[in-house]
Amino acid sequence: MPIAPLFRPIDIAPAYQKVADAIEREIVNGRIKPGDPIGTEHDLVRQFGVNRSTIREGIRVLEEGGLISRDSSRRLHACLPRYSKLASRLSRALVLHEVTFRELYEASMTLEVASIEGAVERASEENLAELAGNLARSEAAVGSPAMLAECDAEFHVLVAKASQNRVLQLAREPAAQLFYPTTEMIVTGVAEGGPRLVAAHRHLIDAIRRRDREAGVLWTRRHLQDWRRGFEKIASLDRSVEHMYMEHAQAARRR
Amino acid sequence: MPIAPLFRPIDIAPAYQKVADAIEREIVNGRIKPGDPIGTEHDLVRQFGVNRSTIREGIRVLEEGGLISRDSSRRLHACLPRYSKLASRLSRALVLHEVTFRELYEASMTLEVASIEGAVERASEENLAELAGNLARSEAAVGSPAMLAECDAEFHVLVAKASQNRVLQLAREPAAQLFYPTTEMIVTGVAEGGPRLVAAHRHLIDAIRRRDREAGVLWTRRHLQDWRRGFEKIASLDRSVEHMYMEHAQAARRR
DNA sequence: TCTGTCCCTTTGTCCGACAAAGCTAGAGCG
DNA sequence: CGCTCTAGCTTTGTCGGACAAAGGGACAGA
Repeated sequence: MPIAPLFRPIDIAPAYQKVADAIEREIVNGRIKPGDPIGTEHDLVRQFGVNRSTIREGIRVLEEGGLISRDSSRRLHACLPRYSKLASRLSRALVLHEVTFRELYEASMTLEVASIEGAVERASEENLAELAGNLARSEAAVGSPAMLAECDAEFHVLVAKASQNRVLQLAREPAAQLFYPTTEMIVTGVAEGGPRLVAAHRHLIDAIRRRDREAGVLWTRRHLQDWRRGFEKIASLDRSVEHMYMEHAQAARRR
Repeated sequence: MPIAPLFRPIDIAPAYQKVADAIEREIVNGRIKPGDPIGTEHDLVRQFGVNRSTIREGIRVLEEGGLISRDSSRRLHACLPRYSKLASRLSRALVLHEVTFRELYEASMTLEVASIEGAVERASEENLAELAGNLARSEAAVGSPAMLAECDAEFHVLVAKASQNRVLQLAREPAAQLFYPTTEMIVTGVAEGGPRLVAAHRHLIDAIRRRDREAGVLWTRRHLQDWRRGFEKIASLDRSVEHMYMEHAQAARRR
C-alpha cells in the first residue's frame, strides 16, 4: 500500500548550484538585463553569505551556459547567449553520439530549405546587402578552399538570418557547424566544386531578391546535392562525424 | 599601415579552462569513453599539478556542458550529453532573445513535418509499439490537461525518435520544449481540444504504420494548425515566449 | 595635454582545514 | 565458516585565509 504523501522532497542542492540558479533566475525573468553588471566575486560573497570558492564554482556554471561573461577587464556581466557558442555544445554531443553524415545531410536539407523559404518571404534590403557582400568575397576566394568554405558557412548563416526566424537560425546551427567544415575538403578534392558553389549562391540571392520561392528551394536542393556528390567522392555518407570535429571546435572557441 | 604579423597571439588561458579542455579532448576523441570513470578530484590534482579548487572549477565547466557527471556515489564519469538537457540551454536562450510564438510555430511546422516523414519511412516495430503505448496513455488522460500535455510532448519526441535521425531529434528539441508546455493551457481552455489532439495522434500512428507519407504530413499540419487556432484564442502569436518558460525549465531540471 | 608611477581592487590560484556521506575492511557473532 | 555491524578511511562540499598578476584610477611631473 502506498504511503500517504505527507512530506515533499526536500530541495537538497549544493550551494554553488543554488548560487547559479539564483543568478540565472534573475537573468531569465528579466530583473537583470543583458549587459547589466553582476557584482564582483566579493560582492556575491557578501550577498549570498558563502565562500568565494563556492561563488566561483557557481559562476563557472553560468559562464559555460553563456548567461554571463567577463569583459576585457574581467568584470562579470549578464549577456545574451550566443547561438553559435551554444550550438557548439550540441555539435559536440552529435559527435559523441556518432551521428552519420546521412543524418546530417537529411536534417540540413530540411532546415536549409526552410531557411530559404523564410528568406524569400521576408528578407530585408539589409539582409540582401550582407548576402551580396558575402558573394563578392566568395568570388574572390574561389581559388582558396579554406576561405571559400568559410564564406559558404557564413552565407548560410546569413540566409537563415534573412528568414527573420530565430528559432530556425538556432535549430540549423548545430548541424551546420558539423556540415560545412567538410566543404573545404570537397572544394579541394573536386575541381569544379568552387565555381558551382559560387554559382549556386548567386542563384539563391537572385531568388531571394525576386521573391521566387520555387527557385530558392530548387537551388538550395541543388546546392546540397552538390555537396553530397562531392562528399561521396571522398567518403561514405554512413560514416560518423567524429574526425572533422575537433579542429573546427577549437577554432570556434578561439573566436 | 598594418604592422607585419610577427607574433601570434599567445594562448593565455586560465588553468581551470586548460583542465576542462584537456579532459574534453580525451572524451571527444574517444580515449575516454562514455561511462568510463574520471579519477577523483585528488587524482586530477596529482595529474594536472594544480590545486583542488582549480580542478573543481574545471569540473563544473564540463558538468554544465554535459560531458561528465556524477553517479549516485558522486564519483565522476564521462557520459553522453543528454539532448534534452542541452536543449534546455537553448530554450533558455530563445526566451532571452524574446522569440515569438510565430517563429516557434513556423519552425516547428518544418521540424515536425520532417520528423513524420522520417518516421513514415523508417519507423521500427519498437517505435510503433512505443507510440501505441503513448496513445493509450493519452486516451486515458484526455480529461486531465496537465497529463495530456505531457503525453503530447512525449508523443512528438517518439515520432522524432522513430525518424531514426538524431540530428533532427536534437534540432527540434529546443523549439518543442517551449512549444508543448502551452498545450496544457490550450486543452484547458478549448473544450474539444483534448479529443482532437488524441485523434490526430491516432491518425499519425496509423500513417506511420501504413507508410503513408501524405497522410502523415497532412495530419501533422492539421495537428499544428489546431494548436495554433487554440493558442490564438488565448494570446497573440506575436507575443514573445518569456512567461511560460520558467516553470517548465524548473520542472525539467529536477528530472 | 600627455606620461609614467603608485596604489587599490579584482581575479586566478594556492594551502590547509573540517563536516557529511559513501565505501571498506576488520571485529564480533551465530 | 559465513553474516552483520561498526569503526575507520576516502571523497566531496565548503570554508577561511593568503598571495601574485593584471586592470583601473588618481596623481605628480614633463
